[in-house]
Amino acid sequence: MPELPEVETTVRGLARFLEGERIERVTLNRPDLRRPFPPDLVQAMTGARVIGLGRRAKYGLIHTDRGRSMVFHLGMSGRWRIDPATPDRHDHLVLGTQAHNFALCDPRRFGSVDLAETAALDAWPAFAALGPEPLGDGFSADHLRATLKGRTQAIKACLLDQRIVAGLGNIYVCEALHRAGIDPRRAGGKVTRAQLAGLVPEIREVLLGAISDGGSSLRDYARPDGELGYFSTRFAVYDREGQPCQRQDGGTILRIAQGGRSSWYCPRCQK
DNA sequence: CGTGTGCCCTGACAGC
DNA sequence: TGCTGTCAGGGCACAC
Repeated sequence: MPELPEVETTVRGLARFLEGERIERVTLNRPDLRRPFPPDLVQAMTGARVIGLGRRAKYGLIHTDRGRSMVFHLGMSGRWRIDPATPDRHDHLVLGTQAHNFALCDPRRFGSVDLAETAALDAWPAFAALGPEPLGDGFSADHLRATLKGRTQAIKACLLDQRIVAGLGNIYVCEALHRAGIDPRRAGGKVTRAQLAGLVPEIREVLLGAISDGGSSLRDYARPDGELGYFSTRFAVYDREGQPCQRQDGGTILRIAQGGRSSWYCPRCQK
């Protein structure tokens, strides 16, 4: 499930236990996820102290006192398990501090783990072309207007493009377009100025609401076998095909395919 | 350049 | 109770 709010919640949950701690053990249970683990991953992380955690788009960052950061991506099915009571066959990497174990579990293995120089993270290949953070200052209606200008691609696909805005995935794009009353099929360049002005705060609010939901579930992570990365949020359109839209005068939620992925929307609210 | 397609992988679920 | 097909929250390589 991991989109920006889930990664943010995961990072906050990890920070609670990892910040300031020394990594004493690094265990790899297979050589790769989406791509091979860095050849020096174990050496680079063993004995390093975690001086902070962060997030960029859907990537989590574990900063060490060696000037390097471990960059993880949860893909479609990744999550961190804290002090798992029983091992899972998909616990592919385990970090150990004096007090805890942190298992990166990812059945589909669409995730990744990399090492990067902390001071040069902005120039790290996967980050160099990323658009602004949707919760940051660089994200605005003006930015969207400039980057969407002339684009014929559907707004749904544009918002999934991490070069335009970094961190949105299928769920929150569907939810934000519904809240902003924009038809997901509308060409990016044809979304009106007024619609873009409404879209920006809707994106922010739907993300902040989900982070808040995740934060309240963080309480549970204090218990053994806590799992980071998944929490329940109620969605207005996502995975609700055939159900009534809850807005006043709303219609029946439709599901269509766009670029090989599903989009859910209300044909009466979204124009 | 912008745009569209297919694939990586396992698991859950529906229908027979 | 199996089987089979479909779909899943992401990102990237590739073709045009």
